[in-house]
Amino acid sequence: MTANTLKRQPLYAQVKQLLMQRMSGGEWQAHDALPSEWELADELGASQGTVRKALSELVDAGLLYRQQGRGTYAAPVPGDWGEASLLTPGLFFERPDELVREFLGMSRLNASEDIAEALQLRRLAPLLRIRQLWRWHGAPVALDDALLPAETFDGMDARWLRNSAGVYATLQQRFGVRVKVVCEQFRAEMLPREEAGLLGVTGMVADVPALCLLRLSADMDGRPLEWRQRYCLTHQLAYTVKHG
Amino acid sequence: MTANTLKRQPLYAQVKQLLMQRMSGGEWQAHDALPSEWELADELGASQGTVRKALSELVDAGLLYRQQGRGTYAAPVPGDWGEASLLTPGLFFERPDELVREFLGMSRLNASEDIAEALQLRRLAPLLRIRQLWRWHGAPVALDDALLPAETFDGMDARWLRNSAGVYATLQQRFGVRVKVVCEQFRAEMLPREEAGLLGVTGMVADVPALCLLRLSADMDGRPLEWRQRYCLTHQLAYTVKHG
DNA sequence: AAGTGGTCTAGACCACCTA
DNA sequence: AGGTGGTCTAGACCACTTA
Repeated sequence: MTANTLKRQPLYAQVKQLLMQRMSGGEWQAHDALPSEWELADELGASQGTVRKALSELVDAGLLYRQQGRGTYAAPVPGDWGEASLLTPGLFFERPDELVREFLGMSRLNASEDIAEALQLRRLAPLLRIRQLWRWHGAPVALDDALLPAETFDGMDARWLRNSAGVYATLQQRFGVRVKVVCEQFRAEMLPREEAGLLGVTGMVADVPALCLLRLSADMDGRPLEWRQRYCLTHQLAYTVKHG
Repeated sequence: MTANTLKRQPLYAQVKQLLMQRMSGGEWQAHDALPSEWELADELGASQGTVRKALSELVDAGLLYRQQGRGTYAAPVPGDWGEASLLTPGLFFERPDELVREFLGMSRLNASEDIAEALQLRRLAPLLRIRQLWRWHGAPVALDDALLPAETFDGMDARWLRNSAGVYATLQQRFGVRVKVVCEQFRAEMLPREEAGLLGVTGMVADVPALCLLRLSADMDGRPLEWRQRYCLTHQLAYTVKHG
């Protein structure tokens, strides 16, 4: 508590910031133990209670988890589905089947007006578009476009994306950026032609309703980072979201 | 801290429970000020910090809100849409137009197997079905069925529902029960005939995709209380959920 | 037995609001 | 000036895990 208090910002918030920086720097990998609350308190010149408050907020944010009597650990990076999964309609407590991810490609485009505004970019700002397909027991069930500000993620390599657990995992590993979902929109739409092709809906069947998801994500400080658009086929599996 | 500690349950949790009971009893209406942290601490024989922790959890749960320098207040009951609203697709930061609620009726039925399991009831347990229609600028946009355990809400009166802000508001006012959403499922479906009629989708148009929402809600202790099924027309407005 | 997270206290000060 | 929420500390004890 001695010196560098910039004031205007409570001590626990400074501790939290500092820990987030050290985590971004890769100091602790998933499931690594952090120093104990007392060690951190010593090291940072704060009391155990203050360190504890900072850690608690990081636990709430999903960056850490605790085990009584054991320690505090770095949480694994969430996947591209976050708190959502595909489940049998009506059964909320089923264990979700793991979806298989397929990286389809990365391309560049310019932001539309809506997207530029949502991501707080200028009109026509360059974006990276990352396209992924999700399969369930081999059958395509969802198609993803993640749109990221190209300048923020300059140097993004398609090979990183091909061999990873998803977009969020890559952002964390390669850029030290942890992302959280800000808000989501849902609509029911007839599946557009291009998406129908990629999802393997072809032939005479023609008109299939699809769940259309729009998601806005931000970094831990609230700066918008990602606009995602996802088409889900929900005639077999329902898009399920668990709440706090 | 003197006497009635049942142990096995930390003091702040007991304080929280006690405050929840007093709120259910109607001791404070929406926007009423609670006693100050110090008064509560005195009254309950705990320290200010302990009371503060209990209050903080209730704030997180949405039952209270705080204003620095002023006090702690009872939060208004959330509406049937919770953190969700209908917005123009792609615009996340729009202010939502208020939806107009229309109570369509209350009936009784027996639980299907799925619903009985989700609500932790026996098979064929009696349920109340409360049907509501939501209009936007006069046009129907959503249709709701709320299914409640009939035995828990014995004495429910349709007149209460007609003149209220919704199902959750009625449960709070008449039964002292505060509800929170546990999880939600989304699907895209072709609008079934009966629902199409109630939503005013008629004539030759025929095949309209609808967003189908399934929601499981519980009381503050986690006991399941409500199964809700909602059909939304999303060709104009998207179902928008804001996160933590 | 030692180490860790989890709870609780008493007292102090600060920042903000109302009067 | 007085009241309220918001932060911080030092010290204590408990419950759980590991060795």
